[in-house]
Amino acid sequence: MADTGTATPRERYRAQIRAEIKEHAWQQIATTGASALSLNAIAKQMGMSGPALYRYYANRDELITELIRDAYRSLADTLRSTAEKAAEKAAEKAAEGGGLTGLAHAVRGWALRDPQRYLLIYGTPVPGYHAPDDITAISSQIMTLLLDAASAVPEPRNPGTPLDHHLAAHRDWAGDHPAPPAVLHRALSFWTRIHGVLSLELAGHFAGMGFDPALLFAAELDDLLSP
Amino acid sequence: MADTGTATPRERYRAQIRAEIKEHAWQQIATTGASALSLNAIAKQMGMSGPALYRYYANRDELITELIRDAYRSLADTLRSTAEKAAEKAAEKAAEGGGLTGLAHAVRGWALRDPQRYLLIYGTPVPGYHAPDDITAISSQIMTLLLDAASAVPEPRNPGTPLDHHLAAHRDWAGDHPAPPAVLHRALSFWTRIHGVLSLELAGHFAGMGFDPALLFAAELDDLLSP
DNA sequence: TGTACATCAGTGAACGCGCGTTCACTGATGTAC
DNA sequence: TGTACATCAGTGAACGCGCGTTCACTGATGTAC
Repeated sequence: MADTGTATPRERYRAQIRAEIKEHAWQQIATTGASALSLNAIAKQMGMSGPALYRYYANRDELITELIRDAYRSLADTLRSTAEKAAEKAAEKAAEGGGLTGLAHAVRGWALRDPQRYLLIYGTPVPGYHAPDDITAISSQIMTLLLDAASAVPEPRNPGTPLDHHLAAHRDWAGDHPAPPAVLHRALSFWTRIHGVLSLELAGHFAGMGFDPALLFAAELDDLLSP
Repeated sequence: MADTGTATPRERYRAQIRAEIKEHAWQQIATTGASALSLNAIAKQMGMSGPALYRYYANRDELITELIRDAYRSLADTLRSTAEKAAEKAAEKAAEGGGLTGLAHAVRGWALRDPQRYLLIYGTPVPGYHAPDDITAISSQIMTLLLDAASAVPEPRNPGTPLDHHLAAHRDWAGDHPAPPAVLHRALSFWTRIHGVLSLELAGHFAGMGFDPALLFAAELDDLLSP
C-alpha cells in the first residue's frame, strides 16, 4: 500500500484521497471533538456525496482507528528520531538525563502542534472502543524508547521505595527490557508527570491562571532528574 | 430551592425528579460518555416521554452544566471535609505533608468511585463548551484548599528554581492567598502529578501493564513531600 | 492504433434511526372562597 | 366541607435535522486483444 514505487495511477489516486479524507477528519476533530466525527460532514466538506467515502473506508470505525494509528505512529517516529539525534552527541547525554529531557520536549512540541491528536490518544477514551493489536504494539514501542532513555540516566535517586520493590515483581509490561526497577520507576514517573502537565494544559485548565505552563513542565522534569 | 424546610410538596416533588434525572444522566454517561448524553434516552429509561424532561431542564446544556457543577461541588466538599478532619489531629500534620497526603487520597478515592465524574471535570473538554462563572468559582475554592494544605508543609525543598521566580511575578491565580512562591510551586506540582497518574489510570492506559497504580500514585506524592 | 470489455470512482435516492425541541392537549393536584 | 378555579406534570404528534449505511446506476479510466 505504501509502496508508491510500483503503485498504479489508480492506487496512487486512492492513497491520495484517503489522505485527504484524514486531513479533513483531523480538521473536524479539532473543532467538534473526536466523538462527533461524521463521514457525511467530511464528504460535504470535500465536495463529494456521503456514500463516496465508502470507497475508501469501510465505515466510520475504520477511519477513527486509522487516525489513532497515525497519531501513535507519528508520536513514535518523533520520539525515535529525537532519541537518535541525542545518541549522536552522547557527551551531553548524562547532563541531559540520558535524553529524557529531549524526549520530554519532543512530546510537548508534538502535542502542542496538534492538541486533538494528543488527546485522541491519551485523553478521555471513547467508551466501548477497543484498539486493535497493532496499535497497542506501537504504544509499547514508545514505552521501550522511554525505558532506553531512562536507562541512560546516571544513577537512580531513591532506590528501594515500595514502588521499586513492587515493580521488581511486576515488570511484564517492560517486556524483556533489562532495566532495573529504579529505571522502570523513573520511566513511569516521566510518563505520568509529562502527561499531568500536558493534559491539563491542553484541556485549558491553566488558561487564565497567568503562569507559563512550559516552566511547570520543565520544573517537573528537572525534579525527576536531579532530586 | 434546597430549602426543603419551607418547600411545598410540589417543590419537593420537582427536586426529587430533577435528582432522578441527574442520576440516570450519570448512569448514561458512564456507559456512553458525556458527549453522547441524550435527553430522550434518559426519559425513556425513566418511563416518561421525551418532552416531559423540559419541565425540569430548559435544555440539554442546562443539564450538563448542572452535572458539572455537582461534580465540582462534590469534589470541593470531599476535600473540605478531609482538610477539616486533618486539622483536628494537627500533630500528625507535619508528618503527613500538611494534609496534602490526605487530600491526595481523598481525590483518588473520589475519582475511582465514579471515574466519569472526574473525567467530566478534568478530562478532554467538550469543544465549544464554556463553564459559567459560578463553576469556575468552585474550582478556585478547590485551589485555595490546596494552597492551604501546601502552606502547612514544613519547609520548601528546592527554593529558587526558575518556576519559583516566575510564580513570584505570576500569582494572580492564587488570589490573595499569602503563600510564598515555593508553596505555589508545590501546589501546582501536587495537582499535575495527581492528575497525571489518575487520568492515565482512569483512561485505562495502565490496564494490562500489571503493576498497581496506587503505588505509583503514592510514590509520586512521596517524592513531592520528601525529596 | 482501434475496438471490446472490465474495473471502479462517484452519484442520488432511499432506509431507518435518534436527536433536540415546540406545541396544543388532558388530567391530576393544589388553592381560594 | 364543598365547590370553582388556577396551576402544572406529563402526553402524543409533529418539526426539521443529520447520521451511518445500502443499493442500483452512470460515466470515466484502464486493460486485453
